Amino acid sequence: MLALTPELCNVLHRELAPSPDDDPFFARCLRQSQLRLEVLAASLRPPSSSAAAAPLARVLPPPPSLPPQQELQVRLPQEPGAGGGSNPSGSKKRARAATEVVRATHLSPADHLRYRALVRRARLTFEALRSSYQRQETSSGLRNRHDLRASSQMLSAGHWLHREVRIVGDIPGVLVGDAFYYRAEICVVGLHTAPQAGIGYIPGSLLDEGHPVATSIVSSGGYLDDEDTGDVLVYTGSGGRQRNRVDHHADQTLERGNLALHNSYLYGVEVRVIRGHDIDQGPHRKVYVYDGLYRVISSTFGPGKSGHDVCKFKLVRLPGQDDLASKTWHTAKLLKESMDARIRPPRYISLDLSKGAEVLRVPVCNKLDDDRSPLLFDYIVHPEFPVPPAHAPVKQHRGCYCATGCGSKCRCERKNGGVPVYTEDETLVMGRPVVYECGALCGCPMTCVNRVTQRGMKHRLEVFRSNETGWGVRALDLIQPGAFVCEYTGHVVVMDDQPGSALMEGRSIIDPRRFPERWREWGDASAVEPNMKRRQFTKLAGPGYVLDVSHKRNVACYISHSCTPNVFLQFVLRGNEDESFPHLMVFAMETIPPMRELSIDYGIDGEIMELMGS
DNA sequence: GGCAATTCAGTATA
DNA sequence: CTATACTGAATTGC
Repeated sequence: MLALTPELCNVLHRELAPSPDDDPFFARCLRQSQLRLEVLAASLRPPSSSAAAAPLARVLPPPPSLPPQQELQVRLPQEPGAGGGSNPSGSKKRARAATEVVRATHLSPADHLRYRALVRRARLTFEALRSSYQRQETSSGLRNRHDLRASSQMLSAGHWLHREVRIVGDIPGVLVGDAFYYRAEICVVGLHTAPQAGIGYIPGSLLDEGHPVATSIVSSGGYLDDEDTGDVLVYTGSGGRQRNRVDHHADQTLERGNLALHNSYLYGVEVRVIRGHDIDQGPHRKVYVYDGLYRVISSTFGPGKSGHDVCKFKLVRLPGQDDLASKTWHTAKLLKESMDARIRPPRYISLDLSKGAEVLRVPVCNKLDDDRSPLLFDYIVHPEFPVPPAHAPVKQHRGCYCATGCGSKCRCERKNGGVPVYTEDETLVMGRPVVYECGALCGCPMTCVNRVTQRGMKHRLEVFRSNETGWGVRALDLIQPGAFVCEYTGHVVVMDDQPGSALMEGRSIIDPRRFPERWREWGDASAVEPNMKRRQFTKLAGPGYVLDVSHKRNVACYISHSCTPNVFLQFVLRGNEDESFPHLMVFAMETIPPMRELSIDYGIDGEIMELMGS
């Protein structure tokens, strides 16, 4: 007989975590690393014989290793030994733009993961700052540029990535398909350098050849002569146009960015392409997606549609990269449409794993093999927590009395330390030991801001078979950071039920207490913004249960493990629910593009244990 | 080093 | 709701 000790509760089923090293990013980074070499080889062949051999670039050094703890930490600007003088928050002097030109090749998979962690942390910081600035009341009349405030703050605190080098080609840690809501955020991770300008380039003064060379462009379709079929992009140069206007009023010239892009053509230098798309959800109506490396195959100058002269550059996507976002997003859209029409796409083994129980259908896709195992489980939408025994003292009414929405005066809000838990667009403001939502006894309606997770899933997910992770979950919708994703459910096993009657050999157990406190990473910008004191929350006594997912489970059980996760677990209590039985709620901690796999930190690094028959 | 010029943003207002 | 006004920030290159 087995006692239900925490160690034993850490047991995870094989299919949930195929191996301790398993990390979706890991496998993919490996693949990308090989591609990068091919890409580099291709880019070293200049198309025109007159041009010099391919220029520039040393090799990017391996990334600094991150401290293991999860807390956000101030990363001081890279200062080699002495000099420089440390740059504590207030100093106005900023590090100069870098003078060293570098390509990121020959990075080991471990390097890729470390860079991914850096990028992830920079984006978490940006989002924390941005969202807190957005919530701050804007002083009268002034436009609230929370995005710019966040990025400048990070720049002066030394938190922009890759400030010490100019990178040609891929930015390590940024994956093809990564989505951003603001131009400022793109600058923070080093994908692009200009806050507004479309062409990012290295000035000629930094290169031996003496000519400026473009390394990145942002294409938002702002010019008349743009043409875009995905793999082939005709990009119009800068100038001759009023800001925010489409029509030209003057001729363009072959200077600055235009000249640099022309040189990229001559030298055969690869260019990062970021596309801007109009969308109807999210913090503002726009999203930018990194679409990978392109190469300029022609550069022309002459009259455009307006009659004025324009520079036109034809770019072709380099082969062997991950699928183009526009393509991926389109397949996601088709899938959703076909789902709505109840037509089962090929190789889908179910249109709805939950059989109607979930607010949104959860399709299951297996394009790899004959495994149909997800269909064998009972789907359970909500965990069944034990009802308190009848002889327990009758709890007094602990809900709030808000008739409409719950604001600052709401007693549930006060339980949360007086800080609102969710924003108006239903994203989590800050991770905490436990979130108190309004509950059954509260006077507020279901539409209350403080009932976000009770309204169920808002973003479509699908369960899919993959080479890297066995079964996994991916998003079909674009999910914005902080958004509620789904609940983690299974059969509730009360810990008091010792000794072991409930636990039998071979059970798959999820122990809520074993998840690392990744919520600490969400919404905390105290490392960069000293005014934002790190909040001290009262700790929740550990949950008094584990989930047995051997027979009953839901989508969440198929989420893969990663040490650079894009979703995290947040405990949630509603009204006066028993504190030993918090709900396990999954929230997004990144901007998750459609068809991107979800990953969560199960806290199993290198110490997975299996419960075998005795 | 200082400073003007540049820019496929983003927000608020009519 | 779309057009327009206007502030904005980092870089480049003089």
